[in-house]
Amino acid sequence: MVTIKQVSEKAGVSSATVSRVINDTGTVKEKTRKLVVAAMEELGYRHNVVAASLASNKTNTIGYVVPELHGSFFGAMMGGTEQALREARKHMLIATGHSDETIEKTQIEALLSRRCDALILHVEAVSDDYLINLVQQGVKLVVVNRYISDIDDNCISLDNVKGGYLAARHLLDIGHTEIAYLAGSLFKADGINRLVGHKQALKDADINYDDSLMYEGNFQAKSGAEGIRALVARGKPFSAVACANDEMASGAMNALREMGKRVPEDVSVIGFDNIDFASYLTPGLTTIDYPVKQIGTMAAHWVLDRVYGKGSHEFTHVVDPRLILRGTTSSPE
Amino acid sequence: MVTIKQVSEKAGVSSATVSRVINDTGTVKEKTRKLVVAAMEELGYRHNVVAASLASNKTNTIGYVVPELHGSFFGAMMGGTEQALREARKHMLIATGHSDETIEKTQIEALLSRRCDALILHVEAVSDDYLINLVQQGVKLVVVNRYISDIDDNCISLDNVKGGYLAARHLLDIGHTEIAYLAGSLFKADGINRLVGHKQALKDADINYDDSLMYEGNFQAKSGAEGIRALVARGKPFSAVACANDEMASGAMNALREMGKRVPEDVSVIGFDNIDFASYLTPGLTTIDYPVKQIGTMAAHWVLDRVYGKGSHEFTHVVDPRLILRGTTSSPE
DNA sequence: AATCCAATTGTAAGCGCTTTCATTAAATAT
DNA sequence: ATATTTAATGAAAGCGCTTACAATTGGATT
Repeated sequence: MVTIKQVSEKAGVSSATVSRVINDTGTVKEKTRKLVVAAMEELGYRHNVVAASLASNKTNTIGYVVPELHGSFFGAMMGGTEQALREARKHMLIATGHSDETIEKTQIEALLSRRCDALILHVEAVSDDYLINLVQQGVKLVVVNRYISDIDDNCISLDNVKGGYLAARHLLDIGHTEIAYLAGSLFKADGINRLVGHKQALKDADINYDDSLMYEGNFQAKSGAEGIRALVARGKPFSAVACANDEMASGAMNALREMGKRVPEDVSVIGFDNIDFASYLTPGLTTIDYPVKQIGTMAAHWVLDRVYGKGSHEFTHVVDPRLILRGTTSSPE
Repeated sequence: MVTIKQVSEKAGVSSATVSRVINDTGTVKEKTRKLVVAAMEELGYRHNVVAASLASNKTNTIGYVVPELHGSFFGAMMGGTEQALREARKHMLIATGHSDETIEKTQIEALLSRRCDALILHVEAVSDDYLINLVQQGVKLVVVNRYISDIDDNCISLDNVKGGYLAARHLLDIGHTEIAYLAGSLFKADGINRLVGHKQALKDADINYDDSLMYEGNFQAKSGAEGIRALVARGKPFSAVACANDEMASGAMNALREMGKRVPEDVSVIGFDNIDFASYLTPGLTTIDYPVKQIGTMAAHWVLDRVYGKGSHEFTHVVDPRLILRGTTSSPE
């Protein structure tokens, strides 16, 4: 491996000067710069970022922890981050936490050991206090899809309550009054908040929230289908069903059809997240857009601003969901 | 930041010994080990992997280049890799190439500068020669979803020809003879090979391949719908359509329905890839399973074996696709 | 021509670890 | 008890870079 030293000798300058032209820091005469560049090319020099990181105490690396890599959600988020970071020549070290406290902590610790300049965390099992503590220790981190008031400046999240509200509100607006709800896992903040918004919308419309029209699933398509069957079995009529996410909505649509009910003529369905496939369903799924990519971008901007002090990027802590109208909702007959 | 030196002083040993207990190398008496561990905990020591990497000339980091982060494909692949690597305590540095030659090269170069021990590359724009050259320079890398005969040991790919064959074969088996094909981009190897397999199956069944029943799309859902419309406009009848991937199949299904044709009663549809959503469609999409995750796992195994010499993992260079029967195909009426 | 200042460049001290080699302690053999 | 191995440790030389700080250079100033 050719080193900076060899380049400096070939170019007849000191290694400090070579370092200067590599990093474009300090002042170096154009003539010497060219000399150095030529020497680097001739020798096939490749900068050793590890050594540079050790010396400068900066890695230009952002650690990223997400629950899983599969599925389209986290890819979209990381994609937003990557795009913004790439322009700033930062790189991402990615790890998965599997929604397990021990694993999440291990991964965070590993990323810190690798001296990441900052962390972007989508963690679910670790406690608020643990994260607050990290911040207090001086760890630069941004928590996505989670709100912790003590470190609110470090958080970027979606307003899930508003999303739930928007969905129910749409159903109400087009005339539904008997609205079922297929909830996600209610031990997860997202699951709870979306339902909270739903209830609020009903309340604002003076419609009584009926627990027997609610079914708790787990965000998977299958639980959406099961939910519909359970709801129907309970015997309470409903003309529309709001779902905690698109997967569940998809499962619900299938179950409804199996029972001979048409969507949206007999039952309107609305999802949440607006995953890629929502538009591929027939009819296209009406849903609430979760701007995942935007959240990923925001996280990158936070890091660029706060950690690297690179100008002021567009930035917001709470991202707004919005209604995407497609074909699975219509006024009740 | 507390260093190994401080720990060694607190524990009353040399820094070499501390390094030994951290890395579990060499021999160290149980008693001193405990002493060191205690000192580390008391001081809140955090290993500096950057310094360790520089000294040992090993980063325990694998560089990963994929075209994009969004979508469910690469996430699934990286997920397979990550799972296998995590157990071996290796980490992944992820970069995107955007199917652009310059970007791909820049990213590879950046990962090499960061001294990744190995690279896993899903690159599309860079030439075979470029990759061959890297391997000859001694760069440890595995190319996924691409086959280059000169460095075949470094490649892991799916047998796309066989996949295309399997799909057409299924359609033939259940009695179809007028089979349309919605191709992906034909400047991509995957697009070509899947079509090649398709043609071969027809040939083996003594059925003439008719170019007017083929439409070249671009792997997107929209182009699937457009393809159906174009095919129908051409006036040649067909009772089944094989698609280059599930997205296109989904688009095709929607277009067929819009034209009043039922799937599979009027037209059978088969996809390719078996993305998550294939099973959510109604009816479930019959398709060819692309074992992406498995490919990701294989890539990890290659690295673990060849680069870190960690035992012998299960390993294969060409992964086999297989037919997934669901509801979009049936015998012609 | 002497002086001063800013622009360039060089010197050298780390950054925090790993690892070879030498040394010492402990264990086993004679 | 002494010689011989073997296990456990320490000393110290890097790994390849960055970055104060010092030194030099080359005008510009007076």
